Amino acid sequence: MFNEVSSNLNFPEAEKQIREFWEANDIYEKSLRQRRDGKPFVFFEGPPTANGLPHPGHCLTRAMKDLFPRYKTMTGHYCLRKGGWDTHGLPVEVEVCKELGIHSKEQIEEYGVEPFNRKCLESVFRYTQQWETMTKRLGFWVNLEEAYVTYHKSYVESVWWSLKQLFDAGLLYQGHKIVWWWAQGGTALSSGEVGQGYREVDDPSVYVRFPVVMDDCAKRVVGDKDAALLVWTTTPWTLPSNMYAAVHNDFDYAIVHDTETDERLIFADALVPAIAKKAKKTDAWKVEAKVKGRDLVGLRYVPPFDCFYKADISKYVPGASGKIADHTAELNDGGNQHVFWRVSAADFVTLDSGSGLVHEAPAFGEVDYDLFIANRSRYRNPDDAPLLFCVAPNGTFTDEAPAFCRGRWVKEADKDISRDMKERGILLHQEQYRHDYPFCWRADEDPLIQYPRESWFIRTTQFKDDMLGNNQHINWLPDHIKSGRFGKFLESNVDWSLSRERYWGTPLPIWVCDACGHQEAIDSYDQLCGKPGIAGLDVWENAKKADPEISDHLKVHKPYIDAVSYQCPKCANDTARMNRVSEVIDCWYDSGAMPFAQWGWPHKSQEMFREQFPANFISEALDQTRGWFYSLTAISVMLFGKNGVARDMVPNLLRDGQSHPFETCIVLGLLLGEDGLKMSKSKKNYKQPDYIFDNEGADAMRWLFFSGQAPWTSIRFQESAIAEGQREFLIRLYNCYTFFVIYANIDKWTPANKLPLSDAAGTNELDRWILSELAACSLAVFDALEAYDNYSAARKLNEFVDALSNWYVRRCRDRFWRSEMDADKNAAYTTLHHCLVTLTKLIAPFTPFIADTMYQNLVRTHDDKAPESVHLCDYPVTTETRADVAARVDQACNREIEIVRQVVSCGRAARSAIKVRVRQPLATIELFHREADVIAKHEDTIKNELNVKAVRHVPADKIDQYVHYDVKPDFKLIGPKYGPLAPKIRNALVKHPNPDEIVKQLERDGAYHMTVDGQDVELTGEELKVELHAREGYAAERVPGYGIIVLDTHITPELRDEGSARDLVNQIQQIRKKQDLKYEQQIDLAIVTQSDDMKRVINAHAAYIQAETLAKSLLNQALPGVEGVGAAIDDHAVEIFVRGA
RNA sequence: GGGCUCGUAGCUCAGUUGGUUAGAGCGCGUCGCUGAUAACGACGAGGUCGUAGGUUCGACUCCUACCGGGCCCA
Repeated sequence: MFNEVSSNLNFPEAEKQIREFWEANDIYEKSLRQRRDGKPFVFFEGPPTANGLPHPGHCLTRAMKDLFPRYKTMTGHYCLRKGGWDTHGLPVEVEVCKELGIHSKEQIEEYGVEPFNRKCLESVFRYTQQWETMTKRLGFWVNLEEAYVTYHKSYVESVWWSLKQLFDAGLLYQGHKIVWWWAQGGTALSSGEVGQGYREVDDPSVYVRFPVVMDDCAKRVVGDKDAALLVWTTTPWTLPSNMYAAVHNDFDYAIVHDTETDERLIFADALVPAIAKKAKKTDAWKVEAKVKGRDLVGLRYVPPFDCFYKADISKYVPGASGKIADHTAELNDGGNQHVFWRVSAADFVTLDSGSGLVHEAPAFGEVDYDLFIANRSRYRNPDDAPLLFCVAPNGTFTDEAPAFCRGRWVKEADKDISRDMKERGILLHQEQYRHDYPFCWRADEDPLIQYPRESWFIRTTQFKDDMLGNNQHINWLPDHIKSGRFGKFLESNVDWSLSRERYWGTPLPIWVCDACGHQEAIDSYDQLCGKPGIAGLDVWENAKKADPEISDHLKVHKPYIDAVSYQCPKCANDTARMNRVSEVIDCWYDSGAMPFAQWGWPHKSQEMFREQFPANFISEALDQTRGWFYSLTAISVMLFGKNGVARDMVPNLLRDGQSHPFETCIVLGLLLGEDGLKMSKSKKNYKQPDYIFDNEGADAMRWLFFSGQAPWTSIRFQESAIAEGQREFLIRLYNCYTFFVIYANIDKWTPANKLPLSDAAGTNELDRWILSELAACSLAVFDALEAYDNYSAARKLNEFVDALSNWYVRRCRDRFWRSEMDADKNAAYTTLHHCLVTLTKLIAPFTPFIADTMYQNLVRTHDDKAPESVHLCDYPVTTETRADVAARVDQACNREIEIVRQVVSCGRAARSAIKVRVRQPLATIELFHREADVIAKHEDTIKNELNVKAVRHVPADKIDQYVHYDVKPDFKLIGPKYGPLAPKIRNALVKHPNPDEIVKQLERDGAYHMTVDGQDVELTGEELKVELHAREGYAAERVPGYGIIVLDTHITPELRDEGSARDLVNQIQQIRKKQDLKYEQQIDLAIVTQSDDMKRVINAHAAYIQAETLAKSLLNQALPGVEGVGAAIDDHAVEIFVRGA
């Protein structure tokens, strides 16, 4: 006996039982153990951050990360799934700051780095519980007990090792970087963080006069009379730090004469009308002359503030003297030139807004800084051109700034700066300018500023070509990522800005001599401890003594590691100490180092790294393109690529043309909320994972992810869609399964009764067909999954379950319903059981819970030698068995049933057209079909499905009576052949008065001749598409491309009575169902009616009625004690009495 | 502002190297089937394939521009 199954499954409850079963019996561990000698299938887990709650998006990635490892395990691979956690970085610090109610770096230092980092450590795993629960409930099998953790000492030391390789190869360097700077917090923000904080604001936009220094050069360009550049900016606070004014070489610039004031202004010609309007000078301004932007380059001007202009150069250029205004430097190709306040050319100047002349304060803009670097490189000694700026890291003006600004927050000084310039008469115009400007995502009142910082860089640009080459071999899904988003990103590669001036992160392992500046990188704590004159280890030891609970992993973190110093090998005396630089590193570097750092390699685990590198498969969402996908690629290429600095440590590990560190990457679309917009907590536009787990269940959620659409399209996370997919697939499948269990139990059929499958498939057409379809489906699913195409695979499964439910089970009903147990019935059970068991294996990677629920009952109840769980089974198709399965596909059979299903479908349509219900038998259908032999073979099925007594074949020569033809050309064939003539051929064919003639000629000669546009055209049967159409007046339906069905609509009294009998049976069955009688329960039946017609029907069909309804007796008077049920059969009133016998 | 991507029925999505009648599911309406079914079947309504040009005998498909959504980068 199979365990009885409820007709409506409580999915969440069933999933809970399976989960407990897996855990109690170590099924996951067993699935790994039994494949230990299999070919490795390597999967890398992209580490999530555990200091936030998991949301549905994480369910999507985790579902996808589960599907393929499960599948690969079932196909014989050994797929280790080491979990991982990303634990470092600014988000963690921010979380802790929030908790402490502090904001800035100063406050963190006040609080103390030691307690702060210990709080970060605690915070990292705040939501671990929720993550583990979600992971388990979703059915994501992953080893969380041995997950890698980026703050662990061994992990940090692997990262250190890799950085030392890069440092020793000269690939780590220090430079200036203009960063988006959160002045209040004292930190730079990553571009991602900056992107989150853009919003539309109104900023002042000012047009300022920069008087031209009228030297000889200027006079040549603008004439003898005084002139001023009209320069534009939206950041007045950067004006005191002005160094250049930028023009575009190719733009036209106008010298405008103000006829009222006699002033002369220079700015873009195209903007004269617009600016004249703003300045109310439309009538006064006359364009006196025009010059090209390139002609203006080199002109000197007086900056709007004299704070630097009048300052002494010696402070900025050691050894130089005099005012900065007069400071000159020697050019590369000889000659001296003034260094500051010159017109310079830049491509980024536009005419969209402003004046075509842009104020340049290189300290406060990335492109402006590039311009500065370009200018600087013109001098023999670039240090002669220092960067001028008068803003401190905390965002306030320094003492170098104009007096009224000093000490004030820069943005706050905007108004006073404008006022000052207005008073001095150099401000032409000011207005509000609406644009997008970034604010700190954490403190959204704080605007960010761009600011120059010292930073450590990795020279990734040196590996750009290697990264692009490696990218060519990655199997990206969807493939446009390769040359699109990821490829484009690699092409525009800039050196990786590695360092972060923060606290909670992997410390940058570089020590610098405080005397001579000598630098060294360290690759492990032990190596550090072995350095001569080591000191400062006691800081950690004392902390540990004071609190033995403190995690040992912290000793490689700030502040303990900062305390460790040693003797400089160059200076070799006690006073010259090597101290660590203060920075930590970008946590993206941590995650990108996971292929080796997760094993602590190369300090340990040689074998594990070699076995588990590179990955066959990874998958994350699209936003990781420039995140994890890049950091993995960059680090792997720099270390292990063909020019990798640690290449010799992995000899023979990578094949030619093999991508690393991953081969296939499914890039998931973003998960959107119910309304198609980004999921947002405040909008409440999505359901929590737990809610779905509690209501629809994990399988339903997974099935939506896998079967709803290609994984890279943005998926809407709608509860209704989850429920719909569940109905359409899971419940339909479950219904087939309950049907089987119900009848197998009634018949006491068990797998022990199974026939050999070849016997089952030999006798019955339906069995042969469904087994062939099953093989075809298995094959298609296998091929799709091999190509990482879960979507096609899921659709195939859906199609098969539909065929199983709506054709096989339905057509086989009477086989199961028969009372005797014969070979045919056994074949039916054998076949259906085989289909269901195979399905549980096919769907196991997709919906692991219901698969095991069904498997346990279908298999394990009768066979304790069978694998303990469906997840320990072999997949129905593997590379080794693929050919065998393919041999089981009977294409001809599949096609035949397809034809029959089509004919039946059309027959129903014909019935529908004449509005005769299917329960009413009809005498005949007339049928013409090109595949008459197929129809003849399946005549009984067709008769049965359409409830007709006979099928009459219409001979081909009589078919004209029912149909006419439409003839059209096959454009795919005649298009290329006839070109412009093709549409004319079509018109001629369509307008032909008697298309039947075309068909006759075609049948006679095998081709049809016609003249189009004076050209002879011969069309073959292939080039013509002939379609049949039913003639008017027939209850007929066309079987597309194949034939025609005509129904005989005449209903004789005998047929009518038979129809009534069927209606009666239907009514009685409804009553049985309402009374909740067992399927095999026999009944006493009585039908009371005054109608002579009905009496006749009951008499004539009593045996049929009794047999169908399991009625032991059939009386014509009320059963005592039983409530009658009234019904109308063909307008005749009857009262039906049913009682269990 | 730049890169990538998407825009097809009321909704969610397919649409194969360009081939003339653009599909599915849900929802809606009508009819039907059912002692496994929370199902199912048939039919119907519903589309200027984002807009405008271009290439072509022929464009949902290729090209260009624009509009709109999304992501990433500024």
